[in-house]
Amino acid sequence: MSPRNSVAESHRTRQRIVERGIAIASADGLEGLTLGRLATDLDMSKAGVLGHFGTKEVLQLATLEGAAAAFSRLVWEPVAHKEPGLPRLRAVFETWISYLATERDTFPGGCLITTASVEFDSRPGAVRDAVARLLHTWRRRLAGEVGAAVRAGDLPPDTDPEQVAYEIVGMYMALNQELQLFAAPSAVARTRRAIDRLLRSP
Amino acid sequence: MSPRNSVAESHRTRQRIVERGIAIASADGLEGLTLGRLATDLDMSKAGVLGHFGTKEVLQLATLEGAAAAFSRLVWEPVAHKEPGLPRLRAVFETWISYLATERDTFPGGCLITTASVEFDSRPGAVRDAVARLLHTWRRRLAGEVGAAVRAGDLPPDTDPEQVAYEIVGMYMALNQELQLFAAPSAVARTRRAIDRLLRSP
DNA sequence: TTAACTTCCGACCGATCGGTTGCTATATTC
DNA sequence: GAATATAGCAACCGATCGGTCGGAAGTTAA
Repeated sequence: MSPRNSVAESHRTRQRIVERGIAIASADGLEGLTLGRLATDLDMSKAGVLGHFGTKEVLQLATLEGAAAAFSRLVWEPVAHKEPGLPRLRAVFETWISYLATERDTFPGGCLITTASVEFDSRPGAVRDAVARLLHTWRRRLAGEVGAAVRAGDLPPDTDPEQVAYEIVGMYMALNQELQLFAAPSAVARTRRAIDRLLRSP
Repeated sequence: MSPRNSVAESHRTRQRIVERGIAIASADGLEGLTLGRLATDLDMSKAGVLGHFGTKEVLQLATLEGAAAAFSRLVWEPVAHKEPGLPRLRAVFETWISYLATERDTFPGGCLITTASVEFDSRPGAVRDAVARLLHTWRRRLAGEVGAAVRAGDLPPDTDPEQVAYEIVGMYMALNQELQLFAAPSAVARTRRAIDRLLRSP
């Protein structure tokens, strides 16, 4: 028999579950994330996996939260030191591209939040609410950065930050699709061109 | 016992299955489209449903094909009489918006092709291939229309039709998400603004 | 040292999954 | 009218789903 983990190490096990869960859900969705598969991958029993969360919905929420933390860490934290406004905006465009184009180990099936948003947009419940809240938060942060760029005089004063943020999100959804479905690296250049044009005449 | 359908009426039953399948898959995905639910909804046995297709994958492909036919009928057919180029392009933008914003009976969960593209972008197989082929075809048609607009002098001669088509698709993915996840009708106006800007300085 | 607590497992539950089989009822063909 | 072909059903299959339960192994606190 393998020795049980101590109370102090329990959170490590939970972390391993969430980590693996993100990878699975990235490819197969939060519904395709099953206890059986998770247990097999981690050499655990289903009951051992579920014990950390109680229900599958809580597991889904924890997985989503983990993905959100990864997005924050990979996309926003590296640009935190940049000057607010256009400089930080231009930097976040690049970290965001890297997040989608090169983080294939963490997200083998592309951005989990995007996948989850499509999967749950017609399924009322806690997961759907969490996805909507995440997307809303990041859109506001994006719009806030655009607003700072306007106030700094780097974008025309009549720019609508919400509109620009909306269009940016659309461009990154297109990029995610292009990379996942067509594995077309040219989409990165297309995204840069689209963003440039958007900032040139917003 | 209910009377069996004749050979001549068999295709009607198949049509009913596909129609209901589109509605289910629009909300719950092509994997959430199960034989049991389909049978219950249509007051049939599972075997009776499956008999028309043989395997679930064939059913998924037929459902996808049905959704593609609906897209073609609702978005492209109404603008077939328009002059190629910018006039037809502007018309298709509106039929496309209507398709996403008002066809809630046919697609209660939003555009099925978009849903399927996210669901299957990491699942190799016939369904994934079919989705990719559909998206590729429509992107080419879109780019072809942009090219016609360029040749007619309605868009600058240095316009890259593929780039414009890529960005348009991104805008409609954003619209689909906004309508499904946030039920925000203001997204329609945002989409029009984005498209206008895109055509003004492509 | 003991009592309480935690992690995790193995076995099991009812429900549902995609799919198979044998059959009946009807329609079509000869 | 007999023979054939087809649509659809009821019953069933093994596999898997999320989840429950009792206990074993080990940690922590008294």
